[in-house]
Amino acid sequence: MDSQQSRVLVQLRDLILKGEFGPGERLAEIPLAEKLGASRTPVRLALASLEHEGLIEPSPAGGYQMRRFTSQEIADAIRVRGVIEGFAARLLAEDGAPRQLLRELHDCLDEGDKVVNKPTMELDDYAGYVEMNDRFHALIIQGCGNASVRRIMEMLDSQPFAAPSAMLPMQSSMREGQQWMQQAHRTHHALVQAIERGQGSRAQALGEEHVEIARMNLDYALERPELAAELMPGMKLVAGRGR
Amino acid sequence: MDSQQSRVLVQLRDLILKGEFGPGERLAEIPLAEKLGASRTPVRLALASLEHEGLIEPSPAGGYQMRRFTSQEIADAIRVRGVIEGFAARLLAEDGAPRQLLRELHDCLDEGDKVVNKPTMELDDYAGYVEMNDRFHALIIQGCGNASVRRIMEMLDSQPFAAPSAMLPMQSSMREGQQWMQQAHRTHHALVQAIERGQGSRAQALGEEHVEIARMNLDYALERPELAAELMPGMKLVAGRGR
DNA sequence: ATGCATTCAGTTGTATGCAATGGGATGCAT
DNA sequence: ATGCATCCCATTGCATACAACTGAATGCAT
Repeated sequence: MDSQQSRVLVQLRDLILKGEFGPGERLAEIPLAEKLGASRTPVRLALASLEHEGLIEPSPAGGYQMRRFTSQEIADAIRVRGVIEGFAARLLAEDGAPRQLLRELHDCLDEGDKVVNKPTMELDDYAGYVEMNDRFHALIIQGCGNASVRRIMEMLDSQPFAAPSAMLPMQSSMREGQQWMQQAHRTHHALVQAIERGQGSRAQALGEEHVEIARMNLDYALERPELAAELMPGMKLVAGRGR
Repeated sequence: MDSQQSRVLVQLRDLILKGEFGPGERLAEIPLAEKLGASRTPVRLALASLEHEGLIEPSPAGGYQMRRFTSQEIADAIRVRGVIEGFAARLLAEDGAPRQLLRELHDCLDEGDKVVNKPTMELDDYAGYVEMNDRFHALIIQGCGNASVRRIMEMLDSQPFAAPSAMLPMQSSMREGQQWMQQAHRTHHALVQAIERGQGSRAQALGEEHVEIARMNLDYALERPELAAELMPGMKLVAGRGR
């Protein structure tokens, strides 16, 4: 079932996140349709989807244009993600997590331990950590069993640079990068421990605290626009010091 | 700017929330287009929007069908709303709320006092309280200045029966209805007080506790399906004891 | 020279035609 | 009678044609 709609949607989202279009740029249907090899109809549907995701906004003259993101918006999204992840962790702590889930969380912890404790990290190590990090957070969100939590997190993940590992590329270029990663991973350990011990309030607080690392990375990226643009092309959509 | 798209979208959403379609019922484009006096194209767009809102779901055979909501999902959504509203209130308490906002919140409180203290409540009083209640919650959400909080709340409000006053109609039929309303309104007072005093943690807790009233009303509605169906037609979309 | 009006081009919004896919019904065979 | 296969119809998905609208550019008049 690889319809034109889904194909166009995926490709368009990729183009946007790669920074193909400048902020405020108009997204006309016909050029996009030609570029993507489809007719206007599926492109239209895809644009409507992207509007719901919050990547583009309706142009006053009709049609759509690229959004401009402010650093404040991203920081807001990161903070809310902390609240929701904290809530999910709290639910798991209070209601008790299934054994299977705990096993998988511990697998993530072990995997992370191996990476973090390495004396020198290669590119593959970073990639592995990013994959594990995403899996870890997904386990908690999916595992808490609250459908609204899942939906909200999908929404936040589609916001650029607010996803759990969106800011990790920056760390790879930081001298202190590995230290931040160790700090983040220690929080992972504490979070799982809080869930196992039924410490709901602690789990909530750890969830909120954990995302502060992402916020710091965001600030770091904003202070080094040229480096950020290289590692994360879509970064140019973010206005330096907005709001 | 009253395009066919927006008109069809609004009308369709109304029809759904009024319980026009049974759960699982297929929503075919052509009958809908005829019923709403438009062509298939705007109907298609509207259906895609409604899928994003979570009111309908893709049918395995292509196209869309009505979703079936479980009581668990609604309870989940209500609980998350409490978390988000609590967070918004906490932000206001910690960052300090503008004077203008506090004034408007107090206006809501005064208006609510008048209604709640009446010896006997008329239908108009309920309508007035519902309007004030929505305004009160909107003030906090809009006022906290976090864009993601706003977007998430829009999403939750579009979920049927999870909106701030979605369950109030039930109270009008309850012997203890007015008492619940008084309880809710006392929480409003406490919330504003916490914001004014900068008591972030208390504001957060009050926000989460406040929605428990909605959860109880939901349980009350589920125990009296015939009454609920009369007051809130869309209630038939909710499966009694699901998950 | 400047301002206003008119026209033209390009784009969106809407409708409809056409093809492909899926499901249901019917008929045949066992 | 029941099960399986085939055929047909309905519906979606896609493309394109057409109309309405917006914005800009040019020309004319003051």
